[in-house]
Amino acid sequence: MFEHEQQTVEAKIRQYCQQNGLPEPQIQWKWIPFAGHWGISTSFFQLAAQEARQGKPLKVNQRAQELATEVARFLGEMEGFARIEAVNGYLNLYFSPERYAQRVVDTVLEQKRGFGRAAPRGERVMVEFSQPNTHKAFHVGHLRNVILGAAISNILEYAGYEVIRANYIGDIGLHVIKWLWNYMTYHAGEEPGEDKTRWMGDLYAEADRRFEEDPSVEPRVRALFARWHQRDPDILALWQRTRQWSLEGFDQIYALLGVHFDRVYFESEVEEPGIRLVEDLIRRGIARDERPEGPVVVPLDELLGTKDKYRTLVVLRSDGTSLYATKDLALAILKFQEYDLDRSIYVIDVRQSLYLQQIFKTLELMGYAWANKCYHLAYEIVNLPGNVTMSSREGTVVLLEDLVREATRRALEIVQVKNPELSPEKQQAIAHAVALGAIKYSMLSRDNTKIVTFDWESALDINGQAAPYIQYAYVRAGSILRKVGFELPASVLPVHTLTTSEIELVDLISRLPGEIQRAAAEFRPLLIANLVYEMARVFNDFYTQCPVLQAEMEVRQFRLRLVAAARQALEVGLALLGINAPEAM
RNA sequence: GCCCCUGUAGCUCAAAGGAUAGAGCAGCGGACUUCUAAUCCGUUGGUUGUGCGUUCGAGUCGCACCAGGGGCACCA
Repeated sequence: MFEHEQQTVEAKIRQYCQQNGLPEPQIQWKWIPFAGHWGISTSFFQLAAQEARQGKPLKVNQRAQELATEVARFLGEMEGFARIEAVNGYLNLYFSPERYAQRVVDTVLEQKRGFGRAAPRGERVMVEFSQPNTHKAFHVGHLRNVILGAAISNILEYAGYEVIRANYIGDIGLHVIKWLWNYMTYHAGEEPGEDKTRWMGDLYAEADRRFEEDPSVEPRVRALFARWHQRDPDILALWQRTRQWSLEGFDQIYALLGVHFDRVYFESEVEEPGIRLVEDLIRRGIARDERPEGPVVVPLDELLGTKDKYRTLVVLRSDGTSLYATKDLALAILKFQEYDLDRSIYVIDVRQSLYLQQIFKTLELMGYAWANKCYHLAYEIVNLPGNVTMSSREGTVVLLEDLVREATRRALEIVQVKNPELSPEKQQAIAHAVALGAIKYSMLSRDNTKIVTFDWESALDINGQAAPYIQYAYVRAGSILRKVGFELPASVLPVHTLTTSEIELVDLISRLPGEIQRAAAEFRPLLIANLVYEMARVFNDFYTQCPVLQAEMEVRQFRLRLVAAARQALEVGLALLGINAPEAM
């Protein structure tokens, strides 16, 4: 937001260096790190060190301070900066806060929801996430993926990319056949109730239990699998009907979470192409056919001359049936055919890192130049206390529905106390926004590489650094504006001396566009989660310290606009994380 | 055995190679006649796992070690 100012100063620093026979400086700007001070800062240690390396006898720290002092003198008075100082080798340029506060506030209010959105880059990126299995449950372990994928998609979109949100649904495989066998044998004719996914999941758990406990079940399931492969019309029809129940259940979940997809792929649609592709791999000598004794493999280390790095990828079972890899290879190609992507992102947990590297490497060996555009966005899994992995087989799962219901129930209790005058529908809507916000924020406010340990207490904790805190700041801003009917005065240059919290607030708001870029480049929603929390914290500080409606006219004019800008920035930041901002709490 | 991730306050986590390592929770003590107290203010708490190195400067980069987790041929 201050690129112009930076460039102006940068040009003058370069000019100074040239005139004084100094090396070309590498200038990096940072925000002045002192609370309540707003401006940009750079240091001269690098330049001093460069001089030292050229053989000049000098102490780097001392020289850096000398340079900073001289540059500060060279810059003299500069338009837009209240103060320029040289401290400890740093050059600090303090903004004239009033002038820039007006600019930031005006920009936000002008751009509204578009604040922070960069110009289109002309690059298309696909984000594949969620990847649920039909005929199975949807638990909290799956939730992190959806929340992360959705947030990354939003952030990339705001950063200027054209984003295609893709889902890849596991609708075939042994787990489905197990389910069908169990259904045909014990539940024929039954239909799911309201909560379709739970019902499907319960039946899967039952099927799996029978499969594990009774050895006579496996051959029967295998026989059914064979019928499926032979395209037995009865089995296909049942598969399609039951699959549809799962898909409708997923739609319920995605609606609950507020996510959507632009393209939904199915394993079943890439199985045939995948098997044909393997034949091609064998013909081209990329894959080795060890059937019938062994499977079809791509010996990556052998082909690439590496050792213990890419290992061996199995691409087809010895019985000729497909594996995940069979389908993933075909899917990758289909994605690029359909969309001519500039980037293809796979949001999948970290345990599949090697596997995905194998897929990407195989695509490269096949000669696809775009193979290096595939990127595995790895994240750590959600565990239960005691490092217990969530597994529907083990029964160690927390179902999404249960989490959301309990979180909503607790939020509703508070809403009913806080806002008894609101209609039950509105109370419910607020509770829903708060509950989902809390769940989402807790997963997005830690780095992708960190394991999330799920426990009910902290998952439902809505105090402290959590979404409700941020939502509450948004609500407070709204309740001030409501008093003036959301009518804002025209742009004003503040005439009063801005308080620390006002300056900090404007400062933080102005950082949003830059943080969106960084979050997109690093695939880290955490950066947005942190910034939006900071904004809320400083807003609450401002709220308690700075009267708005009671302030004298000029102050009030500016503060009203600042409140509106803060509210808008909070809304954008929360929206990037997939979190709704309620009007009341 | 090889590879990847993690290690920061009692707990959960932050921290563009940069200035005094910050938040929340928990603990203790305060503030509602006010624009909503789901808030705010104060306070306690650190050898950033260990060692060596690179650098003007290391929680951050490199190497070695320690501890925990994960992955490595027909699961997904």
